[in-house]
Amino acid sequence: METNILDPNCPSRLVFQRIGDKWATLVIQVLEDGPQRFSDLRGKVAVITPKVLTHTLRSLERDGLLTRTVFAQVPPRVDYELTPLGRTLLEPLKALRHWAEANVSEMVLARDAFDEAQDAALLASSKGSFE
Amino acid sequence: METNILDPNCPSRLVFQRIGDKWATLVIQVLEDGPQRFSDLRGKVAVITPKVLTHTLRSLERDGLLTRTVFAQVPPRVDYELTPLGRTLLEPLKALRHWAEANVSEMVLARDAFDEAQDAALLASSKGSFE
DNA sequence: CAGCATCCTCTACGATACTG
DNA sequence: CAGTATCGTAGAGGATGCTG
Repeated sequence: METNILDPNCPSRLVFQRIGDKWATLVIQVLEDGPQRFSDLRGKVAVITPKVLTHTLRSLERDGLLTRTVFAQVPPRVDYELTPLGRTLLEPLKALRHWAEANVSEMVLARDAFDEAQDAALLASSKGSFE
Repeated sequence: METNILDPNCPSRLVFQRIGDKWATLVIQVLEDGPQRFSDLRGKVAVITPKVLTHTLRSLERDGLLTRTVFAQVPPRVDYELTPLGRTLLEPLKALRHWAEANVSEMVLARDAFDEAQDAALLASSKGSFE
């Protein structure tokens, strides 16, 4: 079976959609060290609101990347844990994070330079417009 | 310098934001084989509108991941090409794509199962509500 | 050819408040 | 503790048409 990421119908795009989620990748990486409670996650993934955390967790559960375990006790306790499938995502994610840590500074520099050039061009094109 | 992806101020998050872009990763991967013209990209990355393609390209250029070269001729010709920095992103991206190709089917299966269970639960909770 | 302008929709994300 | 409910916003993405 041919999987072509360029085909709009290719399910592989689902993965990039999930990775694209601002919070999903962070949650996954926090869960690397083992099961975590809702409040643990909420504390470690700064700064996420409970609504968004819930939504993120549900999506990841739906995709089979983590499990949700409810303990019948008071006060309630819910554990979230990566599934084997979820754990396999850790590797490529880590590669991405390492790239990020190594290269963001260069990216930010490029960004600043670009914006500056942009401003200069804008200023030049409007020179004399104030007087 | 400490880079912590969990810190909301950590610039590393910028990378995940860029990766998260629905189109950016696709464009980068298409550019692996060398410079491409606007219309080339438009044709290969199905199905992207010119507006969105332009926006994506600009963002990537701003971040120093690709260069934009205008040829002064008629009809106009503009080439987009990955920078060395952009090319280094290819590796982690490929890792992600391979993960996707290998595991999406399992993800989709999990998703279907989850949705089915959800439906069943919903149906059960509303049993008798119609009569 | 390589785009820009305009209008529109949809949803991710956030702030705040409340509950079993 | 682990959420849900409600309201609100910004921006991503799309459809269509026009231009140097």
